[in-house]
Amino acid sequence: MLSKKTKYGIKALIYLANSPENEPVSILDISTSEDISRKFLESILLLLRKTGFLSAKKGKGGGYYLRKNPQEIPMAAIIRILEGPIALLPCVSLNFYEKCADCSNEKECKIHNLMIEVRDSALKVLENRTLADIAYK
Amino acid sequence: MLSKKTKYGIKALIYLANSPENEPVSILDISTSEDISRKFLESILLLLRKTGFLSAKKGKGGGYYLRKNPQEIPMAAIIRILEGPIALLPCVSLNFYEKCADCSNEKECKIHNLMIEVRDSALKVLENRTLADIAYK
DNA sequence: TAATAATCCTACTAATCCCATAGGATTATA
DNA sequence: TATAATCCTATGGGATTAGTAGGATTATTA
Repeated sequence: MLSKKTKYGIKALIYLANSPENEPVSILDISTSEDISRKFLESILLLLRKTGFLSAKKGKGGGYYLRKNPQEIPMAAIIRILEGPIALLPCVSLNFYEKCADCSNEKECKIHNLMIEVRDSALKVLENRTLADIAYK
Repeated sequence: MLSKKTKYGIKALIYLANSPENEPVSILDISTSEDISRKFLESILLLLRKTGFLSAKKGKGGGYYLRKNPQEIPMAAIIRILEGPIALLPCVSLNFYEKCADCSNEKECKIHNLMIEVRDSALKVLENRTLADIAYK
């Protein structure tokens, strides 16, 4: 299940996608509009900035704005940053791969192969939907 | 990501599927063969028994055995019991549904609709693969 | 019938993660 | 210079995860 962090992050990104381009939006604005704890949202936006999704402008009139067009941001990329792996097991994760300690032969492992199928079917959706697809009404 | 509980549970079920039918297998047997903490496995098998996947026989020569044929057990059912919802949000879960507090119109919610797609694509795999598919070599 | 081998059941613990908050430092604007 | 914003680090409570402990119960068999 997605954490609140992820859900809040997505809602904030939708909010920014629906704001006038290149006009910074303050944390307070987003947190009151979307009813999200201000300080918690702050840490989320900080993360989204450090990972290249957002830029920030400090000082009066400052705030956050999208660095790229919403059409260029796949939902899979957002979820990976906020939530972590999309795969159900580390051994089938494309971006957070880890070998299973208890598995000597990955290619023969039936659980492994099943989880690859699940991952691919989920990715097929999440890689092909962008922020623009879910942001605009 | 799947918890160890889920992974251990699946491995135990595979082990039982590959054991001679109707011959009980002891916790100790499974835990040593699969290198799983005996006491932790005990609680997992207890859960699988209470939810109808396994039957148990007490006393000497006793142990656990599958209640149904592996072909009749979809992986989705196993994961739901051990892990919980397959969906990424409670508001799109078929078996663990919960309304989102922050969402007034589910049908119009774009996040909701995206997550339905993800859920359905994962279920398409997990409902159609049975324990038999992953147990036999 | 007594020893033994197994599950059953409840409670407990340590570690980690999630959600949120606090408070000051820094920076830009008017 | 006052103000409004982000930046950054630290902290705390609660929930979840993974595992442990120990005795109660039940069935077999010698």
